[in-house]
Amino acid sequence: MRSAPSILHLDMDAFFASVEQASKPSLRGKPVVVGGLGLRGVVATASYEARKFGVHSAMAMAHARRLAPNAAYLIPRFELYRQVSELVMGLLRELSPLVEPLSLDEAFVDLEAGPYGELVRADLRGEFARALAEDLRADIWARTGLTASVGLSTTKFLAKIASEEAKPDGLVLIEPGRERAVLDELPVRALPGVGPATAETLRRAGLTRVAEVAALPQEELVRLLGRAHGAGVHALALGQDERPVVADRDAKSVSVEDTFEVDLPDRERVLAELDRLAERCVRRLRAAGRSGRTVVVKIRRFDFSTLTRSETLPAPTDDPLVIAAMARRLADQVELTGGVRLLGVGVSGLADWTQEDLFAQAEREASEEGDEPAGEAAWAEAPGTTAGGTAAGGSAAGEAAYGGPEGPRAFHPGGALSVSRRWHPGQDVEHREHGHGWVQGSGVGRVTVRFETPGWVIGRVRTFAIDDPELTPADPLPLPEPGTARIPDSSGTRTVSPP
DNA sequence: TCTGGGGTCCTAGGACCC
DNA sequence: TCTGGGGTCCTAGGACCC
Repeated sequence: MRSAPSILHLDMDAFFASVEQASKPSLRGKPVVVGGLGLRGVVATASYEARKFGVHSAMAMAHARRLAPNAAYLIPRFELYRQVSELVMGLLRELSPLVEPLSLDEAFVDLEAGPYGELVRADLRGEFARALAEDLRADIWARTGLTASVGLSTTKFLAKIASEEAKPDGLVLIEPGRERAVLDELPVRALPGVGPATAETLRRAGLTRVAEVAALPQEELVRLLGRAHGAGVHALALGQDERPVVADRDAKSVSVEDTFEVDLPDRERVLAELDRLAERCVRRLRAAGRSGRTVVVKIRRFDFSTLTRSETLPAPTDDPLVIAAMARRLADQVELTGGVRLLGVGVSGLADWTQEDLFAQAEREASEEGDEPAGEAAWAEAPGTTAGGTAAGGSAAGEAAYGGPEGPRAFHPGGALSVSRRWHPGQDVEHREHGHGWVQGSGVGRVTVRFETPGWVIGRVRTFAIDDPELTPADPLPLPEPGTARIPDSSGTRTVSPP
């Protein structure tokens, strides 16, 4: 274990909800819930104001609405979250090249690998690291208007515990030597890898605190939880965590899935949706410049029973026709009576090339050597083809209903969309006369828009006919830089220059 | 209250090979 | 003669994380 608290864990506070509040001034200080707005939606993030009502992540949206009927309910705008995330990750990379993002709003940083490495390593009490972290939080605020919580310690696990402790808008440093004392107080659920099932197993064995787990011999935990899990949990309970911070982890799989507003009633619908999903999956696969050997189909039935079927090819593919055909074949082995709630298509066993690359390469080799292009493999077909007409049509309809490739999905049982536009709460719009705004709500042929832009000026509300030609969907506006004014309760801004 | 979407890692059994 | 042991790959499922 390292001797200085040089691992930093950053966690943005209520990230999606905070971004919405920063870009929709009328929502500042008010309960905001971001997530799927359909019948089967769940909460992605609740603002701290909404959490006071008991709303939290992963809760059914219907439940949240009962708890906090007056909150603002918004669809997620992942494109914007990704932009803000990139900006924040960029600030982290100024501290060290070793930045390991865990999600859009969370990352580990190894400060010893950065320009301040020597200073941080020599600073056993972590005063220098603390100053770096406070500057970081000030920078994030200055560049985005968002608050972040930071944990500092000697291991990943403890840095994460520290940032949890720091929330919201704080900084906690667990000093070397204090690790065990902090850990012993915690419930077992605080250990990464201990979820509901493991916690229940431990509880039945009479273990509810980390200290109790740490006091057990390792063999006992292995007996309870299995080899890898038992050994891992035991080590973490003792504060032993040698996991390095790893930047640029390669993705191991790519998948897409949809839960339908109404269960798919028959095989025809299921197969048509699989074509769409396969196409979306391939788009993502190709965007990442990858291909894969194993195709996985996921099916959740009406009763929530979930199963997967997979098949592995002799060589990787990124051909939508091949992947869609495999998905259909795999789904055909499954009993679907009663309806299908969710479908997913995924690809794993990823390789680092795309069909285009390979094709181009084969062509090049052929022209150089005067050979025939290689054509023996299943994937060596002409690229650029798409799945059949049904699939293309289904996809277009799906995205229109969506308001974007990542938005919540509105399923229309008949397959036909209403002629009028569908407006989603939170969505960006542009009006010819009133400028940029966002949809507050819509219904009975009307749509209500608040015309305001990121910042602090609360805008006015206007209502239009749902198909008003002056009103069009728009792209999100970037968050403004509030300037260098510091968070009110901060310990003060310090300037730190590289040695 | 009725349960999203995108991932990761582990286990266990069977096939297959040496 | 009913008898091996290990390694790797594939498939299915489950727990967990954000």
